[in-house]
Amino acid sequence: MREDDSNWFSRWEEELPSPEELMPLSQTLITPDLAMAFDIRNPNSNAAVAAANNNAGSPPRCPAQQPPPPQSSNPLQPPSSGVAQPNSSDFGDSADLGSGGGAGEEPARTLKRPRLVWTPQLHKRFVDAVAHLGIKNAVPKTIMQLMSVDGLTRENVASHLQKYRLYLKRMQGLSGGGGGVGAGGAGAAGLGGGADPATDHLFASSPVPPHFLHPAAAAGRPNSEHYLPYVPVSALQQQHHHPHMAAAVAAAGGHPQIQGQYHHRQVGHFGSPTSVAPANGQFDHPFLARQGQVVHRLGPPVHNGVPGYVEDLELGNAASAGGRKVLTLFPTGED
DNA sequence: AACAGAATAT
DNA sequence: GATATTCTGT
Repeated sequence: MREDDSNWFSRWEEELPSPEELMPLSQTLITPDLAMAFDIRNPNSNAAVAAANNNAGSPPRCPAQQPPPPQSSNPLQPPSSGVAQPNSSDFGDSADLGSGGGAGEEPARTLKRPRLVWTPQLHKRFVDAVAHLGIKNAVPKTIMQLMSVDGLTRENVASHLQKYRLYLKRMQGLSGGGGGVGAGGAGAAGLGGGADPATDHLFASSPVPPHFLHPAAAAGRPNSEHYLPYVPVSALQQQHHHPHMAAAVAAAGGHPQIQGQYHHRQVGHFGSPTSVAPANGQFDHPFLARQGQVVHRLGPPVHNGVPGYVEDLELGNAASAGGRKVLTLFPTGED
């Protein structure tokens, strides 16, 4: 039904990625604890990743900190208003790198990054991005840009997307009416129907826009095919690529994974509406218009009373048995 | 060359 | 099983 569309859509405007919340998203997230552990005071720019510790039985060693990435790591500096704080790179003590050993040299790029862990928050961002882009335009690079999560790579997204598509496919297959799509995480009620036991934990945690499931049906009439071409934006800002993701790594001996939830609302700004346009210029969509409006109303603490979304996420991650190190970067999301 | 997508590998 | 990496086609 069309209503559905409009409906979920509306919800979106409010619930989702309002540019304000999204853009500023240069999430360099390190859980406070972690930061402390690492003695990092500047979670704003790059995160340090520790890694490369695979040894069995080596003495307790503190994760060395990564030398700050060379050069300006803060390309994001909203011209207008921005809450970006200057980073003072101020490291208490910097130990030398245990590995590699080049002090002033670039750490070898040979180090592997820790596996990315797709937290529900991250995944949500992903879904939002995909939704906003429309399935058609949702390709890894674009999605990645829209998400603008620091440290996220195209590969990460591609891989996740691949899996996500499979998931959608499966859902379509089982569509029927039960479509327990909207079920939010916990206990998606009504699973009992034997519908989706397979409900992949992660995927099930974010609502899947209807079109995703059956674009065909949504198309009611074989005409409207495109949905929201909303194009990115800030993609421009993401210019630093470095071997180290902004993320945290667990270290310490036994529990390789870390997670934290630290919400910090950093409001940035959405590039000037007129500012950057993707070379494509696919800007003529009704949607954009909306987006535009939204953009206008940014900044001010116009706090709607919009309450209540009850979404529960579980923290706590699955564990990796082996001594794998896991990287968890999280978006600002807050749900 | 750059990227998307599927196929493998870890 | 979740991600990463490799391979292939565009």
